[in-house]
Amino acid sequence: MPRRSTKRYHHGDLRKALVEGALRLLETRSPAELSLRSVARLAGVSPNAPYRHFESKDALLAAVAEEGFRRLATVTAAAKGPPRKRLAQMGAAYVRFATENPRLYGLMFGPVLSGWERYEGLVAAGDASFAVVVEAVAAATNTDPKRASRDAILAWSAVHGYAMLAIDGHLGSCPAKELPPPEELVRIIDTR
Amino acid sequence: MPRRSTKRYHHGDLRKALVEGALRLLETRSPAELSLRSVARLAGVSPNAPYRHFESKDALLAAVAEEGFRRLATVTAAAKGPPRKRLAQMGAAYVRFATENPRLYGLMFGPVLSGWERYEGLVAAGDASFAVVVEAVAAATNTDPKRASRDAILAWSAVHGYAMLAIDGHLGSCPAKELPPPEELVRIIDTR
DNA sequence: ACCTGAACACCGTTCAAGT
DNA sequence: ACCTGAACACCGTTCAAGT
Repeated sequence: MPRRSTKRYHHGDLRKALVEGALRLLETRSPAELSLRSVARLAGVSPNAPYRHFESKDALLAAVAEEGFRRLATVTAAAKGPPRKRLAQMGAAYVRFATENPRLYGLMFGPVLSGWERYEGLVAAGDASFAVVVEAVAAATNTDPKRASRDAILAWSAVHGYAMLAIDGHLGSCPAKELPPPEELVRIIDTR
Repeated sequence: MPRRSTKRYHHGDLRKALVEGALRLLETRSPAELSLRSVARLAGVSPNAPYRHFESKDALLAAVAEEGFRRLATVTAAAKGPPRKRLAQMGAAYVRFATENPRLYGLMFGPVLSGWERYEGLVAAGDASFAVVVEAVAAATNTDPKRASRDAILAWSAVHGYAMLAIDGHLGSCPAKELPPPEELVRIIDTR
């Protein structure tokens, strides 16, 4: 019969606890401050216990970023309305996700995780979140797939750039009233 | 009469040597790999010699990023032609700078340098580089200054986002032929 | 199978001391 | 005024050992 004490030698689901702990730390601490040891401490395990579940710190960060892409895809896919309006709403939802989770978003796209190509789960989650944008752009412009893909890159660039500038505080000096609303970002695919 | 030996106790212009050394290291090493100690080693001084010239590692990185913004402003300001074409050229030159100096660009905008607002030289250089864009947008659209400023943010977002996606390799899976040329980014301010 | 403890090479930073 | 040397607390990672 298993001991029910709160401090057991075996954690139970340490992998999940580490990812969730890292996500919690990212709510208040910058990626640079997020050390593998601090995540282990938060989970109540020794400094190298994570190595039973992740081959390196980067592998843990990849799992965290992957969860970030899943959340982002959920948020953007939830945009409703007729195609043109839905796209604008999606852009706004995207920017909102980024500004509400600035450090997570920075981890997902920033130079913190350099070798992200090596983590296939992360690549798949990133592709899936991009697919949501491509689909919405295609629906809003009803053009051929190739053109839709190019337009999606333009739209994604605009939204991503706006989000990054906002997160890094480069838009902070402007009074909010003079900022273009994120919905305007889709103007990039308006002319044809 | 000063000793002409190559290894003198006093460096001469260590500050400049550190900034240039860091820029050199950024040509091949990621910002995460760029340690203060490695910059000191490259300059041939002890690990803490930099502290006579910079109060912290962040202060050195700020000086490096500042030089990056000066170079970026030089590159974008060099765009020629009639206003509309000049703006498109400027966008392309901007993206070229970012992709040719990916790690420097990442340092300038990424989350590596968290407290950049505290370095006024850096803020001034960043503002100056943005002013180039605002001026070009205003000339291309000849509208009121407030509108031009908002449009400049849109254009900057698109170009910045495209550059970031390209640097991080998120555009790498697309065949180059299907990528939108950077000149198209200015379409974001085309409709009115 | 999963975790701990001690150790290694590194890092940013500080302080006393050298020239 | 500018730099060195030794030290501190931290980090990612490894290896042997514990349960």
